[in-house]
Amino acid sequence: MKNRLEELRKERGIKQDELAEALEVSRQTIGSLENGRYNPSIILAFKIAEFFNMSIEEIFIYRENVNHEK
Amino acid sequence: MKNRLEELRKERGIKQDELAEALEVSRQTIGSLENGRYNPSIILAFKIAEFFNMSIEEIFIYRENVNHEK
DNA sequence: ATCTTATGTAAAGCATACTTTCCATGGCGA
DNA sequence: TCGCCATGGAAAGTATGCTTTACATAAGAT
Repeated sequence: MKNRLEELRKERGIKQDELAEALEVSRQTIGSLENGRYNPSIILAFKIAEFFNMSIEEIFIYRENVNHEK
Repeated sequence: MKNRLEELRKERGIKQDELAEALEVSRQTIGSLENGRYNPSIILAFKIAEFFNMSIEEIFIYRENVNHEK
């Protein structure tokens, strides 16, 4: 599963450290998610979505959408 | 975290067994989710949402809890 | 060149998700 | 009653998420 964590974090101009603190996880957890070492729990996914004010589906890409109709 | 699994499954008139097979998990996993013994992984949450043709947010109800719900 | 800051990553340990196996209970049809 | 059938749930084992600790590296500033 892919995610847009690094992209979204950098858009906000914040450090892994700061995001980690906001989400109440360790910096290593953020790094691991950004680099795809593992997937978040659903609880953490909800926290991340809440932080970025987006839906889980907008941040975590379960399946590439091969269908490119508008 | 609460979820609408049992409700949605019964709406469709299917058994735990059948849902489990469709999602490629065990019947006990479905039962455990319906009865709140644990939360799904984000992968399973995506599979469930896909099965019911809904968003994760429509099926799983997350609310920030003062007591740091896990 | 040295120092600092942001990030990458690994190891060990604990918590949670999920499995298989097993048994219990309530509803229902014959 | 009797025998299924759908569900609940425990127990033990494996896989994965997350923590703390620790060290490495690259880039930028002084």
